Amino acid sequence: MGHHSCCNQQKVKRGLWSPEEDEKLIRYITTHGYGCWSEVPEKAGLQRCGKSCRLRWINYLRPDIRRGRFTPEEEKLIISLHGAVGNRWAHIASHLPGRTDNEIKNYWNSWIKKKIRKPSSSSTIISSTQKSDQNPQFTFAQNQHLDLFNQDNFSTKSSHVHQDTLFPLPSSSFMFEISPSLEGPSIFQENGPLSSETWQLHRQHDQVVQQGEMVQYTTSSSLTPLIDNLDNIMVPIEVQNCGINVGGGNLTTIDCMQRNAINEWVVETQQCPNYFFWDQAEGQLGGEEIIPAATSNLSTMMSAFPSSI
DNA sequence: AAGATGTTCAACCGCTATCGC
DNA sequence: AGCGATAGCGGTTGAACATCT
Repeated sequence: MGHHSCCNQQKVKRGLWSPEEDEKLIRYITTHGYGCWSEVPEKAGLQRCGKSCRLRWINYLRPDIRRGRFTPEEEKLIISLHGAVGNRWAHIASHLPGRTDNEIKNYWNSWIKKKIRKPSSSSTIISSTQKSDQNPQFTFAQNQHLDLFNQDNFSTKSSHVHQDTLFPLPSSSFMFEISPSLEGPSIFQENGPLSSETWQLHRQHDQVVQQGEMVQYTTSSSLTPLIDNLDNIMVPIEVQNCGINVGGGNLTTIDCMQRNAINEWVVETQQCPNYFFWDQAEGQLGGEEIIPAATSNLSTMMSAFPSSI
């Protein structure tokens, strides 16, 4: 006893993999594939449990694995996605070809620790234009956000909204990655991918945001994206730092991203809608008027959401 | 020089979701 | 429907390595 249930063979090796073990696993998988991981160790001649083999293959040995430091683009994408979905590492990894959830998780955790230990000199939002790119992570997040991340505001497992889904702090920023590798703004990725050939994000006055361009939206005070299980997303955004003032600089208007009839993403300025959320059934960003018809989860969000903008 | 402390990251653990019967 | 097996996920651990004192 004391061993994991999958490791109940007589001799099960644990710990780091030796090059010989790696070779055995690679040779077996490349010639036979893996139908059932529990059968792999015996057939490959390894004194490991199937679970360990699976992990070793997925996180280290598979041929399409990508190694080395994260690029600034990857870092930005991780930050953006983490802002959208929280600690859902596998989901985040699915947007970074060749990267594993484990690697991203490790990166994120060590990054958080590092930043927490170094108190920032500023407690306010730093605009993307004020900060150099030599420290890519700082183009988005400040210590405030790290606190937020640490509090795990976006629940990683629940399928419903918690009260603590809300950001408790007065301001936050939020970034949309407009990446060629994505089929649309990443936050909306889960809600029905767009045709990768046709999507475009338009700013007001039909100014097209190029693929690969990073657009940072900073939410106004108390306004933060709220996400439950990715079926519903509330995105009150005020556009700042993107070079174009679409929001009018006050809180009587708010910008939201919407998909138009021809599957383009459009930033629209609207008058004082209190809430937006992604209505999966309708396939569009909804306003406050349809929230009452939504789930009780959304009601939870709404009740906790600032009542005035 | 060497022990203490910090960092990284591969691997493990426990849990849930899914599958197949 | 129920149940055991398996896959997959995210939190955590701890060995190896790096840096500090």
